[in-house]
Amino acid sequence: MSARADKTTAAEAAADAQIDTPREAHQRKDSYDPGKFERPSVTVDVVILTVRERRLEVMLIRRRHWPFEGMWAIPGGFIAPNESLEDSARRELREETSVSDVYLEQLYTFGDPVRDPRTRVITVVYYALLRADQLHLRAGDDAADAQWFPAYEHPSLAFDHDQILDYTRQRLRSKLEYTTIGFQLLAPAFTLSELQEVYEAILNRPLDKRNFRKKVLSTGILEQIPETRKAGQHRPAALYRFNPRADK
Amino acid sequence: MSARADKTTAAEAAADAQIDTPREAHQRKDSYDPGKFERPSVTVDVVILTVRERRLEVMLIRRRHWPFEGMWAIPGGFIAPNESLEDSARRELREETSVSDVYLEQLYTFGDPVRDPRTRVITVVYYALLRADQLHLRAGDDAADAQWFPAYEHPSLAFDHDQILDYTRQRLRSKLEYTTIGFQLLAPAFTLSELQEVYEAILNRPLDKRNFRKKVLSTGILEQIPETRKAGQHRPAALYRFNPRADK
DNA sequence: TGAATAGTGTCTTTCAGACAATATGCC
DNA sequence: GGCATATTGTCTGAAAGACACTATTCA
Repeated sequence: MSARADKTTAAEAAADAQIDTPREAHQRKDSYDPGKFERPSVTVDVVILTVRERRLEVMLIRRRHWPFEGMWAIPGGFIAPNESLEDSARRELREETSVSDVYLEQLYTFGDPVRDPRTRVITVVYYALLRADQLHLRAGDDAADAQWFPAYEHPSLAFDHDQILDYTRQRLRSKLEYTTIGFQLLAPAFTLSELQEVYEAILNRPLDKRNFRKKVLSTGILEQIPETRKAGQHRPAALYRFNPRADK
Repeated sequence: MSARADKTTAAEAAADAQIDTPREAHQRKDSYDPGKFERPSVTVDVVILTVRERRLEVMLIRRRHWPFEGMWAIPGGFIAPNESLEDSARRELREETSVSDVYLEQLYTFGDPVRDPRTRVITVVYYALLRADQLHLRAGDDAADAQWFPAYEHPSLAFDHDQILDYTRQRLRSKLEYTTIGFQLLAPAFTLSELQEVYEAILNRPLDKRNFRKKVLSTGILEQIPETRKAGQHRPAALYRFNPRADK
């Protein structure tokens, strides 16, 4: 058999591994043995992030069973048969936080054969950015199982979740520089100082106030609104809103 | 049951869907019904790219069966039980091209429930960059089933593969700007004109020769080697090699 | 009037991009 | 000498980064 003879596409091979239907039985290729390919378990994990008190924070779940019992982990769950990967992530997020109107992006798929000591599990990881005004929904919860942790200073996590969180932070930092992703972490109206705090929390370093303002204002994606924010015994700050239709 | 009560991690849920082992049976959670979660098929597709004759080209496979019979598609296949996603992609690549020493990167995971009309197939897509000096291996093959096409001008593809290829081109263009990914498409020794051709092929637009040279030479990642490349009746070009240990 | 944060401008350096003439080897 | 590609530098505008003082509100 030449190497050419078993050329195929993944989709073609996939169908071969299915139980035959009358329609497909006659054209199943013999070069694939369905039994040879066990289907792995597939899950969707969601790294849920927010910025609170000038810190990037991540929501973690405490594991109650072997393996890694008692350790903290990134929440996740199965993909339902008829939902897309993103729908699945959105559902998982809703189950954890009761919110659904959030920024959500696929991060990476982790599939090391021994990443889970029990069985082969491939996980498609998403990350979600919760706005400051979406946080009260779960505040005061009996936070025994789920808890916010500083994303740059958290307990060692179960499975390969340390690696996953590290990768999430990297992606977020890099996207911050060339997208408007930072606005996803703020309420619709915000001050420039609040925006700067979000950037500093994600980048994990201080930024120069003048340079920061110069830069974001020069992009033209911010619109000042009439109201101001009064907070404490000092000058109130101007409020801005994100203007998504500012094609630069 | 409170929302908190069914908090879990994907890994935890995954194990619940397995057939019980004596060890795990006693701690299986009842909140998950293994039968509820059919395991999807998972494949790995590999977008195999190269630059030939100043053009970015992609290797495609002609489908021989329903659905999309006769259409061209991105090669792919199943994940073997004990190989990682990347190993699987590397194996697929070797089956198609007989080469294994290539740049390979995970692109994205596509999992729309109806992307394959037959059954639920989730595909983890990688892309591979073949160097010019790795191409002869399959040249002259009886190219009935596999064939190189211009990546910016190709036939309409099966499944969601047009979308996958489009996304690959985007990723490649963007990575070209902030990584050394371009060098992966050239033989160990190359001229600056050849390097520029790779960049132009990927970006699909001409670049200014002086600015291009100024820029790549200023990074310090190129080392000139003594030999020159003679090609035709004109001045021979200096040869360079990529110096990966040039920390900038 | 003191406390606390809001708000503002200049200078320097670096980088990107537009732009065209000379150099060299081979036939 | 003619051909074909290799090789080279200047100018300009934009953007990034270093750096410190004044403005405003409220208690």
